[in-house]
Amino acid sequence: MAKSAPARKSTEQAARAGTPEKSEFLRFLEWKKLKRTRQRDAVANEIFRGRGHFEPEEIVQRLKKNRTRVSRATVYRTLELLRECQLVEKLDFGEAGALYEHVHLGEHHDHFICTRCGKVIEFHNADLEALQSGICAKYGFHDTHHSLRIFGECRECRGSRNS
Amino acid sequence: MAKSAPARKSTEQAARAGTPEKSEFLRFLEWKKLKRTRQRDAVANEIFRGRGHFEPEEIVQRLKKNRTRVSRATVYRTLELLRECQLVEKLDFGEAGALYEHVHLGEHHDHFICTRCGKVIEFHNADLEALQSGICAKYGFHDTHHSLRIFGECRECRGSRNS
DNA sequence: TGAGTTATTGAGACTGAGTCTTAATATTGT
DNA sequence: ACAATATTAAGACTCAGTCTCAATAACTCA
Repeated sequence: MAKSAPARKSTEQAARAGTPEKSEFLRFLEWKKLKRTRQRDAVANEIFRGRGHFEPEEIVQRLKKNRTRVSRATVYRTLELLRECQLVEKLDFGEAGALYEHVHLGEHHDHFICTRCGKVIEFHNADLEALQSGICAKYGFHDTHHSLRIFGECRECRGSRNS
Repeated sequence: MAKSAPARKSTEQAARAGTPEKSEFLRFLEWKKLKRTRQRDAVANEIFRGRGHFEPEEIVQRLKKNRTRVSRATVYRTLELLRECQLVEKLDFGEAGALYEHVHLGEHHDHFICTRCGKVIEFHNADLEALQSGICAKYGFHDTHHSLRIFGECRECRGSRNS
């Protein structure tokens, strides 16, 4: 039949994974006893390359341009895995539809969403995080992650308000 | 026993509207020069009767049981109006799909969402609100509304963790 | 290494929430 | 009540996302 594929060593994989996020993902696959496939690699690379928010369909298209064919179903399946290991987060900015975002390791931020121009601004505030932790403790709730979205008008839109 | 109230048509509508939310809605319709219809009334009543979260389809079904036929399209259209006048809010609790919730006038709260049992717990914290306002001010952002969702495990699920 | 075992994939059928279209109907101002 | 106009019902339609299942690729271990 066909020729045999080259052999690989699992420990070596994470070492030459590129970004820390990527090796985190590989560790996750190993831990879950899931296979490292061409497609999962491609999707993860594509996502970790970008920095902003993205839609699943966008990833499908970007991969297609790169001559890397990965089916839509697989993109969604991989996205789900990335979500499981917290490397990707699903957001929901109202009208804009469902977006995902690449979570940089150890960072967390919240969002302002301008309802006039659609801009999404990230911010982080330690006091806020601390206060939230306190509230969780008070309610006996064990916080794994959270999402704060503040909707309104950004500085620019407020300034030039004349429509 | 005679009533002393004079009969002013439009004002009267709001007066016997039932809930304050309902009369708020009627005022909104009047203000927008929209017609008060059997269907809009039915949808609003159905929503203001309940107190928790609901899905659009649920409203369609509840109305059908009440022998009040309102088409799905109309339910969505009315929901949109209720959203415009801030009487209803669209939420997004991850896996659970899009939900709406009846906003009680003047109240605001955030949500814990238990990722184990799916329970949604409401909470309110004034310090949190104040801190958020401060952050908005700092960024020159004009906050119209916001949404904080904290995901994790509720007290009960933490206690009986055995699955 | 290579055969066997099992997970993964691709393609497209399918689902379900939500939107749109249009003729028919209800509401409003006069 | 009438005319003008907004609203509605029904179902076709859209689109994101899921599911199915036969084909394929990755890992295991002899």
